[in-house]
Amino acid sequence: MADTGGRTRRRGKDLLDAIYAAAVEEAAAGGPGRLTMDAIAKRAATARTTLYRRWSDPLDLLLDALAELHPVEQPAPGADDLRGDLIASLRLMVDWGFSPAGRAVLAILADPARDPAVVDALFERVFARRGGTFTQTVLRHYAHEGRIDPARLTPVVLDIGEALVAKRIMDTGEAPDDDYLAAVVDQAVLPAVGLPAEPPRHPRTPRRGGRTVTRGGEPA
Amino acid sequence: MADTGGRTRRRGKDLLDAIYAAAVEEAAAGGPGRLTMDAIAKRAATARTTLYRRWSDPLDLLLDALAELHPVEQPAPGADDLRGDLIASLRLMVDWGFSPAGRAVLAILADPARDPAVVDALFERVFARRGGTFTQTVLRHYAHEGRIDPARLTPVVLDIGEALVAKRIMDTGEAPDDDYLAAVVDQAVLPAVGLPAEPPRHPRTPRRGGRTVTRGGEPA
DNA sequence: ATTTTTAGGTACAGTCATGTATCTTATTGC
DNA sequence: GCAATAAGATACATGACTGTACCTAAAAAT
Repeated sequence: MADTGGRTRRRGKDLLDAIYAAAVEEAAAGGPGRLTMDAIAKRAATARTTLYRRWSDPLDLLLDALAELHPVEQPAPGADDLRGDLIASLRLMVDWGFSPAGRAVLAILADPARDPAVVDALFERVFARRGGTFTQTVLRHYAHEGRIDPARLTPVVLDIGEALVAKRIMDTGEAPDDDYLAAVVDQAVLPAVGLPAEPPRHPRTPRRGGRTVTRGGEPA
Repeated sequence: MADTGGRTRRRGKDLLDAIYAAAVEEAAAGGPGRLTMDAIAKRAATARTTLYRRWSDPLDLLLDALAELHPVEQPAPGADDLRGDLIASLRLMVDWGFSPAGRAVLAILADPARDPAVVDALFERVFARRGGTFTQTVLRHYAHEGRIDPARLTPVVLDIGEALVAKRIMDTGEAPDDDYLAAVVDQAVLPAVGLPAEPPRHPRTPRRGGRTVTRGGEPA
């Protein structure tokens, strides 16, 4: 009953957008393992036939869908607040990770049956030509301004913030709060780039929330 | 045709072991989303009926299977080599993560459709009463000996090594080599506990191998 | 206005997994 | 040896998804 402008049959971009949205939502909900043409068609309120005219299987469709999605917001490093900018960039990452697109991408990457070709396609088509990861953009900015030793910005160091946040999400299944992001920046990222962690506002460590598990670990 | 000692029908522990192994292998191969009673029964070469006598669904079975598995090997911190012990503990983690049990557990944790109750059960039954995570065991040991400031060992810091290794595995889908583990220890873990990173043997950063993606990121 | 394109819808045969029921028989406990 | 237990095997109705065929009618192109 939505206003379709008198039209009763979607076509072209309208239809594609509906299909893409349906595919991403399905993938985010059940992962690639449970993604079916049938479910996508139902969610998009179209006929399965329409899908088969363009794609041969659900994953193929999903990759097109992800490639069409709006890109992730980029961190915009501010004037003179390395710590604050790092926290903000991690917040962007968390927000993205909990969007349907983010969930779908994570599900593909974590799929034990993942096809390397699919992962490659994901990188080439979805992540093509972006500036860098979240904290990476910020760290490079401040290195360029001479406030960080560029030699410190190794691949490992550029990944520290993202890795800890990702693990936290895996462990708890929930979005970390700002206190946790601040702890990551203060206790892991800043020491790694050779800056003294700023004096902690509260001497307490971040609340533990759930449990802490390792990718191959157990409660701390 | 295996030597069954003249017996033709498995029963009790023999049968259970075969079923558990089959369940874990299936879960490791396809993730919880593709885990079915049918596939487990086929792989264990038993009748589906036999499974239904004990379990009501595949996940229930899988949790029992994981609980029965041999525990992960524990890091054994040596005399006086913090750096080496940290690297060794991360190596243990990698080995575990690529075992069928490790893959199955990761697949459960990463499943977008994961049931919190299942995750809780996993922690209670599989990870119950273990000393701690991999680098955690080592770090606590050296803190106890007074070589690390215990106040530094926050939950975030105890997770750094595991988080980076986990992310690396997610990104590349392969087991990191020792150079990478050493880089993690030198560039992230040791700085976070307030120790100067040891002089790097080679001034080069670890080889990049594949790409580096963030949990919500793109190539670096 | 007429033709072309393509979305919407129905139908169908095939495959796979689910639960349940039923029967036979190997193994175990007494 | 005999009875109880439980594994192995087969069958069946049900439901989900697949891939294809086929038809219709709406929207766009001419």
